[in-house]
Amino acid sequence: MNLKQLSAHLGLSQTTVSRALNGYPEVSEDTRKRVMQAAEQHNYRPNTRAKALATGRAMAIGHVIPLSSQHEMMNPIFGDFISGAGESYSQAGYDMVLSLVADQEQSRAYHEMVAKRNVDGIVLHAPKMQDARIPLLQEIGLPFAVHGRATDISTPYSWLDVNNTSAFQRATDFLLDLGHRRICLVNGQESMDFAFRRRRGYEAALKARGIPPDPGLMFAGEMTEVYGYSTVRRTQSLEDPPTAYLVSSIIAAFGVRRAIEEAGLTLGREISVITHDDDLSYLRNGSDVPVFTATRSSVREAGRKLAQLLITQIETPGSPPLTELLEAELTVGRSTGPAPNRI
Amino acid sequence: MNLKQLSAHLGLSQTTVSRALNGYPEVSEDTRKRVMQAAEQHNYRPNTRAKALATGRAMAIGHVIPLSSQHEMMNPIFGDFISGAGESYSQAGYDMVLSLVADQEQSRAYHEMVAKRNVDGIVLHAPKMQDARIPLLQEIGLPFAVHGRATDISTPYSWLDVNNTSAFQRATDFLLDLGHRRICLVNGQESMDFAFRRRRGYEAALKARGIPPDPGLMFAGEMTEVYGYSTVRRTQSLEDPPTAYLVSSIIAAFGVRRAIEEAGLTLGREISVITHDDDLSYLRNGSDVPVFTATRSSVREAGRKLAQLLITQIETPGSPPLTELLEAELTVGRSTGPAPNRI
DNA sequence: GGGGATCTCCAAAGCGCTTTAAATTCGATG
DNA sequence: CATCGAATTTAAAGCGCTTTGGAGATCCCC
Repeated sequence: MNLKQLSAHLGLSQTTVSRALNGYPEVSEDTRKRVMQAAEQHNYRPNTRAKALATGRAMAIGHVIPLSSQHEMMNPIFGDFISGAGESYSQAGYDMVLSLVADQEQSRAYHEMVAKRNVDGIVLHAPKMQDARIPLLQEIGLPFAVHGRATDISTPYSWLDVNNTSAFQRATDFLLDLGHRRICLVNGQESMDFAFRRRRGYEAALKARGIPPDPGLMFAGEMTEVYGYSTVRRTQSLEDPPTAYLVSSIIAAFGVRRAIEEAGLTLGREISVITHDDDLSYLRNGSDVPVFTATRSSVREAGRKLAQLLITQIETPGSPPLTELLEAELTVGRSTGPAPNRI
Repeated sequence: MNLKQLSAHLGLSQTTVSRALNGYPEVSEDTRKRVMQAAEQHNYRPNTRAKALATGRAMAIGHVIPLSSQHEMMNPIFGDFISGAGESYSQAGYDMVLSLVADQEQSRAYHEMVAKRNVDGIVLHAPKMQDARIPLLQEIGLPFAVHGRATDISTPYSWLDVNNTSAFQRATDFLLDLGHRRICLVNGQESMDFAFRRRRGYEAALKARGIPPDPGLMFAGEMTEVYGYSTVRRTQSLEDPPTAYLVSSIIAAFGVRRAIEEAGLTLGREISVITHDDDLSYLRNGSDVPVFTATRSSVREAGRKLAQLLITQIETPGSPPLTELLEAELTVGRSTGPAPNRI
């Protein structure tokens, strides 16, 4: 059933039917009702492709996922982020199209997207500190929004980010308040912008108390269980081992916990742990009481909001870039406690 | 730059240019070369929407993700699956469009997709044993392929699945060969088809040796770390506790391991564990030597193949449904060993 | 009752592409 | 040299929708 058939069936012109369905005022309420009903009854939906062609709007938003950084991006948080974004999209009537693109083809991919005109905007994932994709998209002129930020880029663009710096600063402060002085940072790969910011927060908190950050206690790597485990093993054999760990991901925190328990130590007594918790639907931080003290920020919520932000941006052309900074909340669980007294 | 402009620029008709670009034979090699070059130079890409409208093919494939079962579906494996599928799509020139749909709107969503005509086919995720979506899609007539199978549906349809039954049967056999008799199944939610099949494999192996399956050793739940942990806690306090665990997901296996180690037992000595391993990019089963003995099957590979299968299906209309059954491999790690002698 | 306003509705153009049917070119052929 | 046929090229008709520019009705007012 297409518009032509529907309007023939109704004895009306395509124009009128189209207008009735799209809520234009120059159509009487009577006919609008008739049209609506007939459309409902025949399960009529305008053909997306034709509509897109006629309006110039694709009603779709693209997510470009770099394939090379699959370990950092196609990672635990992806599903939840997409799921959040998807909610916003379906509410606003947008489709979401995913493009998996090899790293060296990034530039080509964006040009292609804009030339093919099958999306109205793009969401950028996993920005690096100085991300070439941002100036590229600015130059192309396709609306876009970034999940995260790129520290080294100063021209304005739309983004939504968690305040990683303040989250990790507060977490570090929290540990310092408990008397910890040797705090180990188990960070993500520092080519990623968020990891850089987290380290900055951590260092700022230390410096504020006159404690020089110890490079021997700062680690960056892919956030796996094994990475967390082996980092604890390594650092606990130092002559002056850390009494606390600040971890960038709950998966790595699992490994941290395992190493600690394997060493016969108790979480929250001899050793404290704070992890960042993306509040993933399948990786809950405990069931009722949180297991880990954590800086929490729902990545699903971020997806929802960023999508919303991009849609606003698309639908109000000429608007200035929009930004939103989410604060992570610090939830206290059972993995932190006062620093043990060492003699 | 659109076709009209390009052909004006070349002094040719749109027809000729279109044909030259699409490889039709009725155009001289000379002009084809000229056209190709000009297109390249001006970075011309046909407008997807116009092309779709003209050809009737959307060059896009839809993935419908049920929102309600987000915990079971928007889960760890999703990112890897999508990433694999994405590779196949981009190779074949297809886009991937994701739809997050609330459970009660499933039917409406499919009807809408076919009416809006913005996808050429659909991938179905996380089938239940008797999944209403399959007959619905068959009736609608839109090509589709299922990741997994629906045990209770006998009419033929396209699917790709891991042989869950044989995988878990082999794993159980392996444990039985090691002398284990009390084997605990830590399964996923049994409304999911794969979980049902896994239990069937487990039970078949037991029965083949004359061991009646003990309902007290069979668990089904959402596959979280805590679930694995608490299942071990609970079962180890039985009067005749299991000496082995067969786990459906590596995340739950983390919890299983934690509970075992916390109890002062050693993995692979007092207690053996086999887990299913989806070979996720961010959840490696150890770095060099696998930590867990596992039935492994790459979910990324599954994505790649299922996408391929669906594309074949779409591009050869009238073809019978295609199916593919992947065998999981059993990789022996350090989590299994002979059953301890109990007196 | 004539002359605007105001409502409704419609014909047709246009979005950018493919494809059918027809026209043109050109070398070869008798 | 007229003619035929193959090789190229083109004009124009769609694909299904929106939207511009009018055209009829209808109504109100003087």
